[in-house]
Amino acid sequence: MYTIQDVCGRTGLSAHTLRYYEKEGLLTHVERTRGGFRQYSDDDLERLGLICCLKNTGMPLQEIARFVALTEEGEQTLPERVEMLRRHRENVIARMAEMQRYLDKVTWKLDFFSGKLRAYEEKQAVGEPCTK
Amino acid sequence: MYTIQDVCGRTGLSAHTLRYYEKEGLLTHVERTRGGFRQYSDDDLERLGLICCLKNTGMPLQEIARFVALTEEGEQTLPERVEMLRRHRENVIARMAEMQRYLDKVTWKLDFFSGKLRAYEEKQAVGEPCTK
DNA sequence: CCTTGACTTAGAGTGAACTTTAAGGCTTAT
DNA sequence: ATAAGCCTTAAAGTTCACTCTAAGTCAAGG
Repeated sequence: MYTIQDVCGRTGLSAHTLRYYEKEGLLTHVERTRGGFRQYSDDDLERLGLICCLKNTGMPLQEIARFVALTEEGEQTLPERVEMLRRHRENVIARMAEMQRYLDKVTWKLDFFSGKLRAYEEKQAVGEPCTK
Repeated sequence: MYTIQDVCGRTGLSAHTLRYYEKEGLLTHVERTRGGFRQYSDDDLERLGLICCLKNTGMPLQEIARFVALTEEGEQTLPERVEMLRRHRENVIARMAEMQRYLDKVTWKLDFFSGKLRAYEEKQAVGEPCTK
């Protein structure tokens, strides 16, 4: 069992964010002490791992909440859940390919500006030779 | 020369967004007709191309505006501009690598759920054989 | 025992990037 | 010449994903 601070340490999420995720239906049914403090289990950490994976690949929190809700409805939602993951995976792959294309353009621009910079530095060197 | 609508068609940005970008210092000094209508040049489209590249690889609009402002200050800002692009490029590469790791996890989870789904479907098939 | 500090909730505030609204001006086709 | 449908600005509203505040509860150390 882990305190909210333990989970913060392991995930890099703030306590505020963990409570927020719970309120939004992402990480549901976290156990409490009699005092009402959250007590996270290994299973909670496992679930949080998937949530972060989905979030960090750009799935909106609402959609993650939908996935979690389906999970709680039981096996009969497996087809929909698999379809969600499959579609999400395709989206991520497409976005990464797009990103790569944009990155290539940035690289090209960078090379272009680097060339201009070298030319500029040479000009400066000629204009001010051996001043030091 | 292009009207704002022409540019919308070419970039997929809305007229609202183009005006917003101008106000925020991203695409500056766009020509106007006497009536005050924007008239975009090929150079404007070129500049907009770089802006979209940077935006679509996750550079905040503020930072793009900073880059544009430096460009307008002239050659002496070349070192800073090259440094900005270089750092941005490194960030994008790092984010893409991270994304790939998360994607691998999603793929793994998807395979896991697909397995569960097949098992579930078989169970259903056995429970309800040849009902059609 | 009492203070310090971590925990609780509900709800307001933040920042990024738009997006829409309001109120009105120009251009083009008929 | 007049209506449709562009265009203008300033400013308010929206969505997302937090992030912070206020007001109060709980637990462990000195």
